[in-house]
Amino acid sequence: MEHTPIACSHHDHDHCIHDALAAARDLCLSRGVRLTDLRLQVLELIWQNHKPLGAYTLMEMLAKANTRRVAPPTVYRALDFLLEQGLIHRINVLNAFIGCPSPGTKHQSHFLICRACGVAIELDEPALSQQILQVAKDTGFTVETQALEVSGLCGNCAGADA
Amino acid sequence: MEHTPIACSHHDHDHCIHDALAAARDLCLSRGVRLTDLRLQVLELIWQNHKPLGAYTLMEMLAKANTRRVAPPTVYRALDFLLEQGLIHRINVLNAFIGCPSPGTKHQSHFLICRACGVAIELDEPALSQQILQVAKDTGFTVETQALEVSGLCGNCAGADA
DNA sequence: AGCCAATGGGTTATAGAGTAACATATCTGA
DNA sequence: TCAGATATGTTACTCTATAACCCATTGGCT
Repeated sequence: MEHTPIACSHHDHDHCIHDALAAARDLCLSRGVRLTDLRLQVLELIWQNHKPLGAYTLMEMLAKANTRRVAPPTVYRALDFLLEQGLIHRINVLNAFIGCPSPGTKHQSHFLICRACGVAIELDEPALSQQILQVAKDTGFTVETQALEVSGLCGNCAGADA
Repeated sequence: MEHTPIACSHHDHDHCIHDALAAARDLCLSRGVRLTDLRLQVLELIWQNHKPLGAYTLMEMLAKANTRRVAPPTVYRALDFLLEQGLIHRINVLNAFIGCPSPGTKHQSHFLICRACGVAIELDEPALSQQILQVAKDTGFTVETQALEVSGLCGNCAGADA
């Protein structure tokens, strides 16, 4: 049983972006928090593709995109907001950020990260989260967040080697 | 079924250190790599307790310990060596390093990290590694490294709250 | 022994990631 | 419309990590 993740396949990425931004608007509206221009623009840039982006890359993109030059704190504040709202995840091993395809649903941060193409595939495996919780519980540990970052080669890139 | 991890209990820590250093010496000898004074000293400092240490903290400790002032590259080279030999792990979410209690045995980097006391408990759960491998395989992903960093409260600190 | 190639470590400078502190602007609701 | 809260701009700085270059030590080898 092998299914290629959408992030690794040719797909209508405009659709990804559109859905993500719509979901973000809905969520923020329902929560009474403000998805400002800046925050929306940062989220949109992060969704340009399925590769995690660093904060400084994002700053450059903002500068190029519309002659808007922002300093680090501005970007980090936008990122903090998006993180708090669950609209993006942080990939620790890369010091980078990536859009969350299912904000609103409570879930953990589990990723497969391809070292060749840079794509990060978010996993949705409640059974895995559950097992991690169980292991922690067995040692008397109270879990607050889980960060699973699996590095290697995605299906496309592994195939390219052969 | 709940067993307090050794890192969270009062224990003869000299024993931890001694064992870790002995294991490191054996491993390096058998592999024909050089565990130099500097590398040994860094490893020893990392083993002072069960809390991950940052590279710059380590530098200060080196300076205090024996008036040996080292610049960042020196510490990072030692850390790189220890990482390569599997003698320490890197905790991405903390930008810090911690001793590995079972170098030599091939295993993944799975940790429970207490935000209160700072202790990081290394898990040894082959079943968990296996399940992660399986999930990755199902999406056609070839795993090279796994990094699981679970944050929360260890048994001691959770108890202290109540 | 004496040489030399390889490895390890020292030094300086700089890149990359993130935050503190304070000023200004913009929204929102009474 | 005014006041308080929220959001953004600005400057300066801290922390983390690496590049580039040079010197010292080590461990074979003849």
